[in-house]
Amino acid sequence: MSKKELIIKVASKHFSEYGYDRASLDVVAKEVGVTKPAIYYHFKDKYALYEAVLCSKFSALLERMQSVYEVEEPKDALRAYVETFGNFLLEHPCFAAMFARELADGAKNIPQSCTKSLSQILKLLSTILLKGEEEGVFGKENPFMIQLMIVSTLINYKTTKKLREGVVMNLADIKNIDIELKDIIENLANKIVKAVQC
Amino acid sequence: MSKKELIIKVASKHFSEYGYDRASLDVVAKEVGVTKPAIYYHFKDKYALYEAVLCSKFSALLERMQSVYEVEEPKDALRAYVETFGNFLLEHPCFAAMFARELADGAKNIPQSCTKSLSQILKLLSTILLKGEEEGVFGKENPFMIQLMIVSTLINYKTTKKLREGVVMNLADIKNIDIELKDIIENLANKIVKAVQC
DNA sequence: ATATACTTACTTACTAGAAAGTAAGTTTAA
DNA sequence: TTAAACTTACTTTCTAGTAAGTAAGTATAT
Repeated sequence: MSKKELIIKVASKHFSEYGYDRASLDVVAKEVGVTKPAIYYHFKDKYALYEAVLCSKFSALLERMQSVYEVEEPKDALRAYVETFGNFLLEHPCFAAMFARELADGAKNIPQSCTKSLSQILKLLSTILLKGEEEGVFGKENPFMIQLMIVSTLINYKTTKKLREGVVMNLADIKNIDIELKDIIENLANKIVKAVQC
Repeated sequence: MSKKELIIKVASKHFSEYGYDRASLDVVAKEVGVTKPAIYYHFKDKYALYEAVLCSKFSALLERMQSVYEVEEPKDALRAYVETFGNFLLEHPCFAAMFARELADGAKNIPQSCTKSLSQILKLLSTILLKGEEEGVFGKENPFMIQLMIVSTLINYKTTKKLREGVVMNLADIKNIDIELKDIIENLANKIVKAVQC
C-alpha cells in the first residue's frame, strides 16, 4: 500500500471518529509515520484529502448498489436495496459516521461527485418504487423520504451503539435493545416493504 | 429577556448551524452585544453553554411528548408520537441539526440529563408498542429501532433541504421532491403504523 | 558509460491566525 | 458599600498551511 493510500486510510478513520474539524492532520501524519507536509505533497489542502476519502467511499457505494438493478420484482428489489446498503455499512465501518455528519451538516461541504453518486442511488430507488406503483403493489411515494428512512436509520443505528447502552441503563425493563446492525437490516427491509405496500 | 437567556438563544443558533467546534464564542458574544468574558461569567466553559442549550431543548421535548400518554389506542398513540415529535422540530428550528450532530457523533458528548430525557421518550414509545403487542395490533418490535426510524428520518429530512435540491438538479425526471417537513410528518406517521402492524 | 538536468517524495523549521480561556479592573444597581 | 454583571487586555494552545531544502531515483545528452 502506497503512502498516499495509507494517508487516505488513516484519515478516513480520523474524519469518521472525530469529524472534519476535530481531525488533526498533525495526528494523522504521526499515525501514518510521515510529517504533515507529506500530506500536503499529495493533497492540496485538508478539504482535498477529505474529498478523496469521501469520494472513494461514495463511488464504492454506487458501484455496489448497481447489483440491485438485477432484481426484477419490486418488493425483492426494495429489500435488496436496504440490504445492500446495510451490508456496505458493515464492510466500511468509517462510512456511516462520515455520512451521518454530512447529513447533519446539511451536506454543505459535500463534493459534487458525491452528490452525483447519491443522485444515481436515489434514481435506482425511484425506479424500483415507480415500477412497484405501476404494477399496483406499491403506493405513490416520495423517493427521497423513503431513502432517508432507510439510510438515516441504518447510519444512525451504527453511530449510536454507545447511546443505546446509555439509554438502556436508565430503563431496566427494556431488554434485547442492543441488537447489532447486521440483525437490524433484514428487519428494516421488511418494515420498509410493508410501509410502501398498497 | 435576560442577557443569559439571550446568550443561550444566540448560541443555540450557532451550535445548530456550525456545530460545536465551528461555533465561535467570540462571534456569539458579538452577536449578543457583549464581550466573550461575559459568556464566561454565566457559563463555566464552552461545553457548559452547550449543555445549557441542549438540556433546555431536550427537557422541552420531553415535556411536550407527555401529551402522547393521553392517547389510548396504540395506533393513534404511535401516530401522535410521530406527529408530536415532528411538530416540535418545526417549532424549534435549531433542535434538528443539534440532535443530528449528536447522533452522528455517537452522542459521545451528550449530557446525562439529555440521555435521561431520551430514555423517558423511548420508554413512552416502548409502552405504546407493548400495549399494541398485547392487544394484538402490533408485532414484537425493537423500540430503539422504531424510535430511530422516526427521529432520524424527521431530523435529517429537516437538515437536508439543500442536499435535496442538489440531488434533484441531477435528476430532472424526479419531481415533487422538495416537500416541506410539515407535509412529511403525517406521511411518516402512517408508514410507521403500517410497518409495525400485525 | 557517465555526467547533467530534472522529478518524486519527502523533511525541517517556520508563520499566521483563530479560538478558548483568564486576571484584573470597572460600572451599575440594590 | 458591596455584590452582580460586566469590560479591557492578555496568555496559551492548537492547527492549517508554507518556504526552503534534500536524498534518491530517472531520463537525457554526449
